[in-house]
Amino acid sequence: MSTSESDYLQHYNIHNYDTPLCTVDMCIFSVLNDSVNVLLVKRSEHPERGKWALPGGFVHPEKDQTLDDTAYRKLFEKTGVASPYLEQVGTFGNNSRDPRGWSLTIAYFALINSSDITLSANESSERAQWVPIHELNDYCPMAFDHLTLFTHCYERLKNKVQYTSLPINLLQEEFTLSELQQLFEILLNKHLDRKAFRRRFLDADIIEETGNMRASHTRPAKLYRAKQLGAEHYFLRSIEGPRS
Amino acid sequence: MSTSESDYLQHYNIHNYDTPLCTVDMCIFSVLNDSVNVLLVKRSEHPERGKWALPGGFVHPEKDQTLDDTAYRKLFEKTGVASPYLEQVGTFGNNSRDPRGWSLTIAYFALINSSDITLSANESSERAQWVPIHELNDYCPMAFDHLTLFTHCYERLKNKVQYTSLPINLLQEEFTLSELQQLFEILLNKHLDRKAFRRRFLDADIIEETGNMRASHTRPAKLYRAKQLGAEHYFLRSIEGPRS
DNA sequence: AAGGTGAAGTGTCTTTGAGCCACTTTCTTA
DNA sequence: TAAGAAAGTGGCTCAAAGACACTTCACCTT
Repeated sequence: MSTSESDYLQHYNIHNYDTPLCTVDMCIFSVLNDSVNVLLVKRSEHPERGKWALPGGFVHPEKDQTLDDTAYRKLFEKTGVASPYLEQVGTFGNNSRDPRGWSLTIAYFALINSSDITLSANESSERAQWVPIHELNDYCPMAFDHLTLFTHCYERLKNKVQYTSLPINLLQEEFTLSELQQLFEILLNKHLDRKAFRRRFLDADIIEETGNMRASHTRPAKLYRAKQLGAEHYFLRSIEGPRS
Repeated sequence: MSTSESDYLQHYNIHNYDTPLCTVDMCIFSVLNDSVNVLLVKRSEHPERGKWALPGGFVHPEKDQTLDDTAYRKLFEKTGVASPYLEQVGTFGNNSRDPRGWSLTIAYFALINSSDITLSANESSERAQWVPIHELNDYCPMAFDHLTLFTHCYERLKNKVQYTSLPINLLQEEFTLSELQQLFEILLNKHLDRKAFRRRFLDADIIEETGNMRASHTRPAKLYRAKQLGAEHYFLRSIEGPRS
């Protein structure tokens, strides 16, 4: 016996089926005094109360039209930042990561520059805190499998540093080439040659001079901006780093 | 008033919350007579009955321990293939892609070589069929947003061709360098130089001679195999293609 | 049996973009 | 006004890509 599609839909009830928990977790990176930081919150509710976690929460079918909406909502609730670089890293689902049952989380990473952040502990009352990634050990064990999520996001970031211009989004709109190079050196954890680094970015035609200069106690440096905000350029060759 | 975590869990019931539908969809690629094919099924059930779709289905909390289990299960049900190259591409969720409600799907792509496939129309009675990429138009409109899922998967595949050895997994265990080059040319849709291509793969030390030869009506070609099955090598430089 | 055909496989030059490193420039501060 | 130090440049080497002609090898034709 065959029914029509509208008939079928009328009798469909999602609550008749066993279905996973769906959450979104955010790995929000920023650079603060020469090191890469990630935003963590201390959980104020069960489960895993008291442990540090990546900010995140349930996909909310009424609030969010799309999955990216969920991610942007979470990001905004925690940082007040409206439009950063946001990228989906992967989805992690199994029956053991959450004591409430079969659970699935979509991990995103965001890059924001520290200048436009206002950490809001207001919205959800959880305490948010920037943690330099080399101090992450002090915040373990983390809630759920959030250390794994973090690791995947951080690996993705480090990989992309090798062959894209992505980290530009971690700096403020105006930046010097030396600042950009320092950032890459922090992310790659290796020293880069100044000439090669400048050539790479200038030849790629993805940044332009703003006309302004950054003053300092030595020679002032030209300021640049990305030609396209939020864009990422794929270089044909990876950064290799020192040969010796 | 504070409760313990076990108290909290005892009273937790997922069916009290509004939650998305969770599915996994597979973009299964293979090479058949010199073109890239993707496996489609004709839907035999509501919704979208009669339309072509990527094989997939609900995440099944009882059957599957992990999300990857779901993907492998679906792949095996459709193709009988046990361990191919499998990669998660992305998760797509919104309130409009499925008429049953807020729905979320995790898209995977798989690369399998056509030799060890036995298309099973048995398990789930849907008809499965290989469709050459360039004929995909004839199978549109596809069910749900599956054309979008396909496009993302295919783009990912084409991108990876530029800087990884991934497509090796689309060929049979033994292959000639010319066959591999042909495959790359199909995927990139450009002509590649023979010498440069051979150098790239031989210098990378990721394939080895099997000792056998592929006979033909001209000079026989050496057969190679991947040193590590299912591995993908990241080259430092991308394939550029013709200069002129 | 001998020469033609055509894909497999090689030799070697050019080009591109990376690393290296010394040199020059331009500002502040002593 | 000289010293110091970071910004910025010139010009080399090196690795790996593209170009392209040349050689090799088996089959096929006559």
